[in-house]
Amino acid sequence: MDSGKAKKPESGKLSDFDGNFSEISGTRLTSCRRTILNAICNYEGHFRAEDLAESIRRLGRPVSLVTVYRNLPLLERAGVIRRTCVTDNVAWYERAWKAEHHDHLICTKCGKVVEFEYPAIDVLQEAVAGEHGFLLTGHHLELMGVCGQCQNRNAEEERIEPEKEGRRK
Amino acid sequence: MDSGKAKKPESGKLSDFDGNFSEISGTRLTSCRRTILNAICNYEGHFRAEDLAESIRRLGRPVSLVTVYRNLPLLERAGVIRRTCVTDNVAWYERAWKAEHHDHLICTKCGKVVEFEYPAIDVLQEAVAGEHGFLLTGHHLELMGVCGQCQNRNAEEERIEPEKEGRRK
DNA sequence: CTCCCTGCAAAGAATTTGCATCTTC
DNA sequence: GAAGATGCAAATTCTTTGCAGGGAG
Repeated sequence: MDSGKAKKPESGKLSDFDGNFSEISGTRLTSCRRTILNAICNYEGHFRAEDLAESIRRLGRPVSLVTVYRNLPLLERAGVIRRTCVTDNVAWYERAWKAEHHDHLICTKCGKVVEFEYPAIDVLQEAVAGEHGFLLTGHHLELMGVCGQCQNRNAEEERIEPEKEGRRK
Repeated sequence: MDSGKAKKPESGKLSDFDGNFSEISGTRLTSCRRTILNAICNYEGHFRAEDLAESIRRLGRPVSLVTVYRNLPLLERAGVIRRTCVTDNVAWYERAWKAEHHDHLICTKCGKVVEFEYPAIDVLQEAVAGEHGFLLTGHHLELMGVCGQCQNRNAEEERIEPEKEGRRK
């Protein structure tokens, strides 16, 4: 009733989620859904509807892309997957129960990406969600900045060519 | 609405950004672009290409939606707007130089979006960036969860009768 | 005068919906 | 047996592209 199932498995085992599935009001546990669920459990990383359909195709029991599309929202509501936010125009998802969750620190100059974990931030996020009456189920955090190397390189350039640049593309 | 005279780059004044615009390699400052820029300066909150076109229409100097679409990426590269990430399939933008920066709390059930500010999180982000030698220039944070209403509604529905709920889009 | 910009129409890509048929409970 | 689920095709929605005329530098 309230949040979720007491069981919060960290593995990708299908059996852990059959239950959830049937808890979605009025839905039936069809073979298509088992297949989809199975594919999700085996999928590492983010995926789009089509990626999932493709991986299902490889499993040998093809499910229509339309059916995948129809089930993704259901699975999201069931807490099986979560929609992740990639600045793009496609719906990306990922398993909702991945054990580790790291965030990204991205250098806007050279594109370097550093992964990090910072429990304290997670705690505050819970706090914010709570303040607004939300039950937090996930988050997406990206920090943009300039890495050490690029800061140095930049400083050198400015010494050579002072004041000439306001900002560039 | 506000004719405040604070000449800070944090305000929505067009003049602050003309320069930037012309710095995009090879672009010209046409009247269409001025109009678009102007509309962006007056736009509070996030907008999609069409919202902007609509607001421009209201300004009286309509610009084709196609042109808006063609200019948004340019403006993003110029640092005038930034693409915000709302878990949806449309491209949302917001002015990049808004003084206040709020983050989003998104209900995965009904799609409701709540904006919030939480300075403490910002501080921690600075800390994380610092630990990795980064100079923080921006961030993007979205919290996904279930809002109070949906938590209640969900509980009720599961108890009584499953019915379709309003989802946006 | 040369490119770049714009608008229109049309193309694309991602996702949703109508409908007849097949399944699960 | 009935409420759901599925697949196909068609419809939508958002965004991009081709092309010819118009404008900025």
